[in-house]
Amino acid sequence: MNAAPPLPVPAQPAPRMTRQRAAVVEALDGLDDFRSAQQLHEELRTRGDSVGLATVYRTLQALAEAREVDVLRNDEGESLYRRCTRREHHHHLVCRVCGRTVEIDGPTVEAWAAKVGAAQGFSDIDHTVELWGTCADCRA
Amino acid sequence: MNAAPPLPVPAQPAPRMTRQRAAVVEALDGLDDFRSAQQLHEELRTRGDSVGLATVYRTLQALAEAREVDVLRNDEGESLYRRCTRREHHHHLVCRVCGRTVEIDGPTVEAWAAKVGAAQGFSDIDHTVELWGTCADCRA
DNA sequence: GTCAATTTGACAATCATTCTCATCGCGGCT
DNA sequence: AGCCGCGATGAGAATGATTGTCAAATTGAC
Ligand SMILES: [Zn+2]
Ligand SMILES: [Zn+2]
Ligand SMILES: [Zn+2]
Ligand SMILES: [Zn+2]
Repeated sequence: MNAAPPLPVPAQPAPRMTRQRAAVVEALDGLDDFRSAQQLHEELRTRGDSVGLATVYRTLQALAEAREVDVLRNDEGESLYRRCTRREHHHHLVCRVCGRTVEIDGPTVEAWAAKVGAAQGFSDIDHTVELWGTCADCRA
Repeated sequence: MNAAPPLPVPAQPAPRMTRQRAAVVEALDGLDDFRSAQQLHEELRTRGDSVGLATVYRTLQALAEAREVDVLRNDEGESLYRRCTRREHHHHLVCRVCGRTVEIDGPTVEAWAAKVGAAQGFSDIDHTVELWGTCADCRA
């Protein structure tokens, strides 16, 4: 049996390493909760690693597509990004007050979602699951 | 034991009944899947019950706050509205192709969400759960 | 180094949603 | 039925996040 053909699924050409991309990734690594593109842009400017706003948006999109960062939408519809610890599929529990984020593993929901979807005759089931709450430190 | 005090939680003054509000509700009743404010506005114009776009937005917001309609965000961030059958808390399974929607009851997730949140020391746990898939009629 | 292909960034353009404010009409009262 | 106060309406302007444009700057392979 020969080796598998070269690269059946190269998908994207692998992005170039630029100062800007490195700065965005570094900033994300330094933060611990979800941030918007605008906030990241500001953060970078403060650090002195200034990057154009459009570039911040493009970089975050690329990182998201490459599954390097997670994305979620706040209640105002803005996209928030975060570099998570685990790269596998997971969910989040976010403090609606301070933004503190906990990565959640949900074998229970995973199974539930697949089961319910199948029961209705749907295929390629995908799901959106996010948890919001007030963390211990933010109690009144 | 006396009757409970008059109205401890009147909240909102109850909106006035206007031709516009009635038209929006009627249109929603006639539809079966989630629609955006813009789509509703167009639908109304087609029906001849033309209503100003701003009014459509305001009415949908009010209906949503009154829990008369359900809201969810599509992947582009637009708000979609739907008049659901059950008024109690529930979730949805939406066909990503044709929009066909099924109301889902999820005692399993409800419990899971509360449990996970508490385990992390969070309180007032709230959750976002939506399922997406391809319905039987939309298979290739 | 050289050079083609990418990437960047200042700025314009989109586009859903919200705001403004003069006008309209619902509904409680007589 | 007529009166009236105030919420509701709508045309258009304003907002604000995100995307598009395109010339100039960089990257990475040879
Ligand atoms: Zn907190
Ligand atoms: Zn999951
Ligand atoms: Zn379908
Ligand atoms: Zn639920």
